[in-house]
Amino acid sequence: MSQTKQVEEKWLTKWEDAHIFEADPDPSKQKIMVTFPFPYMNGPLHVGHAFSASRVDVYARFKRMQGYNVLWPWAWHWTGQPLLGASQRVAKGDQTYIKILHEVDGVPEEQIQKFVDPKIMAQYYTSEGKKIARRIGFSVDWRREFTTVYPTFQKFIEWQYKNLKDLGYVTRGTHPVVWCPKDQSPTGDHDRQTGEGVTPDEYTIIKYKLDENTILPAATFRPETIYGTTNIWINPDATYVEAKVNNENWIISQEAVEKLKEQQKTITINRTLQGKELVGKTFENPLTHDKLPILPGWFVNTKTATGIVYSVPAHAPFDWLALKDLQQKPETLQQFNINPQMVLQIKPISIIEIDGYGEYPAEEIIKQMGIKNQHDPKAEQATKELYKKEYHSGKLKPNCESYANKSIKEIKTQLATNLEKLGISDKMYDLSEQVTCRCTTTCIVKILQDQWFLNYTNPEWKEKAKQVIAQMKIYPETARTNFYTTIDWLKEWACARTTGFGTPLPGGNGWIIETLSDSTMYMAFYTINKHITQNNITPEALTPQVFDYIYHGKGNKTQISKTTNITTQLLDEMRKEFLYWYPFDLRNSAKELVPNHLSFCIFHHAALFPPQHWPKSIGVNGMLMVEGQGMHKSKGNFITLKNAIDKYGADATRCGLMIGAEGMDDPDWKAENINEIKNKFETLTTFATNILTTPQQQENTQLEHWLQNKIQQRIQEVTQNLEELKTRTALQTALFETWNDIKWYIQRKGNTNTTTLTDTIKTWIKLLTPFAPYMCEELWSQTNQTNFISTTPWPKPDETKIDITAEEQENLITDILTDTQNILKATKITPTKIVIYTAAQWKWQIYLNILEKTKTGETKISEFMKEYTNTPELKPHIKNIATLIPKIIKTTTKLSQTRKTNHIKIQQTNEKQTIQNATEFFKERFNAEIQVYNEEETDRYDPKNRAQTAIPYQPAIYIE
RNA sequence: GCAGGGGUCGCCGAGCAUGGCCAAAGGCGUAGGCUUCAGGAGCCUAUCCUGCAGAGGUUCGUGGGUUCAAAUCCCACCCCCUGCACCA
Repeated sequence: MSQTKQVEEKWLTKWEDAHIFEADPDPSKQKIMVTFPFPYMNGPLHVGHAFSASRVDVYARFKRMQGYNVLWPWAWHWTGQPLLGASQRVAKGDQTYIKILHEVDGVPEEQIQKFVDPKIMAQYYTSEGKKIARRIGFSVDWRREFTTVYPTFQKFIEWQYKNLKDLGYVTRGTHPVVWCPKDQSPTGDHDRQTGEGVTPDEYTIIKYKLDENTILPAATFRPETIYGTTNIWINPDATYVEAKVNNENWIISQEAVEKLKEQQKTITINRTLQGKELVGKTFENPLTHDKLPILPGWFVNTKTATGIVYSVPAHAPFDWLALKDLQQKPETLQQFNINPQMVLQIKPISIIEIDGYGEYPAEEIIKQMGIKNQHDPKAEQATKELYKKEYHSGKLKPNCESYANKSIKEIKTQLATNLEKLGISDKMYDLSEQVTCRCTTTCIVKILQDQWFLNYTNPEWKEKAKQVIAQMKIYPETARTNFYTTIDWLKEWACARTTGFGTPLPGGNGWIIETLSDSTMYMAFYTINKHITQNNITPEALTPQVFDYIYHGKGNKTQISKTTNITTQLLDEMRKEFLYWYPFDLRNSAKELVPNHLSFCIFHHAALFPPQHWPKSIGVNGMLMVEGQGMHKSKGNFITLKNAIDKYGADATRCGLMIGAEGMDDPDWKAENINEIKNKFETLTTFATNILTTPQQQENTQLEHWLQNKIQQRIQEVTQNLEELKTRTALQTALFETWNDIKWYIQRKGNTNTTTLTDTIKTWIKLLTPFAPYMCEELWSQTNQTNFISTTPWPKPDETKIDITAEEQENLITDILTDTQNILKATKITPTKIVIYTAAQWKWQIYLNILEKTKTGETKISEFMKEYTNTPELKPHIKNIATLIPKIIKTTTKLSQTRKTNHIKIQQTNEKQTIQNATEFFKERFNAEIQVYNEEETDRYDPKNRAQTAIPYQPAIYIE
């Protein structure tokens, strides 16, 4: 076993034996409850889960060290269809799938066979998942664990839905879905062979009249164009049927029959006919009562909608092209006994006005784009473009009667409704592209009846949900708008299905609450599930009254106790536990859950809980990429969390993920980088161990002050970033920046170990504990501490250790270092002797004076000169001062505001002393003799007379 | 189409809200040196261009603009990513 693994196992056992992550209410401590959306158990935990969950764990561990009573519960999602589907694939002997289970998920052969039972499959992944969640070091209170098929949990969901129903938020209605006629079930994206992302399009059907009794239902997306109708197109070579459709006589394409049957239409076919039978006849526009001709259109696709198309040549490029085409082919028309003269006389009817176009926009766009005929692929593009323009900026013309002068955008829906009221239109759904089910059947649209919905359209509910968001913290803040737009955009959500695991909808006649709808409030269940399991409370005992009492404080506990056999004491304890933990303080997940799960969570809390129990904050993060690509089992880049931990260890896996990204950016998992972190941790362990186990000396020089000062800054930075869930910045600072500070100190100090260094290392590993808990425990144990670092107080910045003088003195050293290197680079000389000259006493007076004045904006050189000429002690230097002033002004403008302030605060320091203290360091660095003089020393070595160029914080340098 | 997020010096990625501390943090990679039996790892140094004195020049998707001053502000354009519903 690797050493990393040994260390992990050791500390995991110790933590669990000491129960340090089990949290019970403690009124003396402030609480923090953090949560992570429970993972779906149709597969193993992967590094994507680990990314989101690690952020939660880092925050939990950080807050725990800060002294909060932290609860971090976990559960497993079993509800829904995919688990069943997966199990069925095994049952069918799907070898591709079985191979994936074996090779990617790492499921043993004999185990896979048992997966024909979906429960066994889910149970397997759940127990494996738990092992891994423990190994990665998540500081979870496992006493609250459950799966969504626990009967006790289902009682909670029943209570939730009973309440939602009482509030009127659960409604029934119809809903169009993509449907597989063979499977007799909705075909979601995951079940499709082709047509991913295709959704039902709603067409308006205009009921043109062939005669008194017969209707030609023509489908359109643009019902307003009914006013511009000039003719109907029928494909002469296609097969149509005459059928009784809901008591009306319709002529539709043969293909339309099956579709309409699934859309609340009863259809009896009377006869079949060829399209050409209709061509040449006339029909009536039901709105304008115009009598118009039916013309042959071979472009009409009978697979789309009703197979009947009406023509609006003024605004539809295809119609224009087809009409012009026919007008030039009298012989074709004669074949259908149509008078060519009549067709020539058809005038497009212009009904829409748009800027930049005249009478016939269709004609104009055709000419602009140089489209030759209806078979030109650009015609499609022209259509789209014109539709878009007319929709967004088009206005209806006076010939559109009461809709005249109205913009299409604002009138469209109303116009469609009005037509329907007049009985001259209907609705139909169809798919814009071919959708094929996994079973190879072509899908259609079905209108599901008696669907159960969560009515997110309800304006009061929306308003309340917005209030929940308004009082929440969102990390990162930029995600807040996403939530608001989601709330506005959500409409009725079909919340039940007929198959899969889950909780039956109360009074739902066999409908089961679907997976996204049963996982909105369960964080409240965590607070009491501990008591339910510990006291073996049966599902039967968990009546709505029990939950009412616990969550709403409603009802009489003595009464409830009598009917349920739950003691009043236990009822109170559960109520107390809920009140202590709730609301949750943080819920963190990937951004893809914003438009659904996270927003649902907000809606449901808004509905069922009072403001004091509304969520405190939500964190959102990016989607994990693997080597630059989305992670997919089929792509072969799927990384299970188990594999990652086995290979890199828990700490490196956690930190590799955390260093990847924060905010909404997508982190990229690169094996090379994770390995690098693993190596870094090995080095860090040796590095820190060496220091921690070496005897120290008490020293108190400028360098110690500098290091102490620096570490205070780092504590401050890491703390602040963690507060805002900026895990990447926090880890970067804690790991690399702090390490660099320590390395610099050691470089400057040489081989002496000091108490300051040791103390700094201790602080350092505390800062790293939320990220790499195992490594830090191990290092902590080497400091002869008997407690866990995981429960050690988080460091706080110590004001008394902030030392700007030490910082500026060290800045002086680094400035000299870079300047010298710069000179060496430019001159390409190998130094034998480096001489450093610090500025004269009188220069300080001027330097500080100028700094003070430039701060307020005064930079007139003449003013300065005047002032200094009148200062007796400066007068002797006045010649030099003239050249010095512009130089100082120039250097100070380059200084940061903080450093300027610091320089003023510090006033003068003994630069010569500071540099002399670093002589050894410079000597070693440049392998040259180092001399330091003050400009005012007369016996200085200064062959080139450089010393006079020295100014405070910028000593002169001479190199031989 | 609708909505949201982005394009920074080889790569990843800070910075952009509050314009000047920015040739632009940090990590990776690369090069040189040290250490090591060797491999790996580690440590140190360098890493836009130019420069015989601590300097100058050209960069932050493209093109304009505002300003003494723009990676940062404004306008236009190009490109990339994610979600869009019955599904976790």
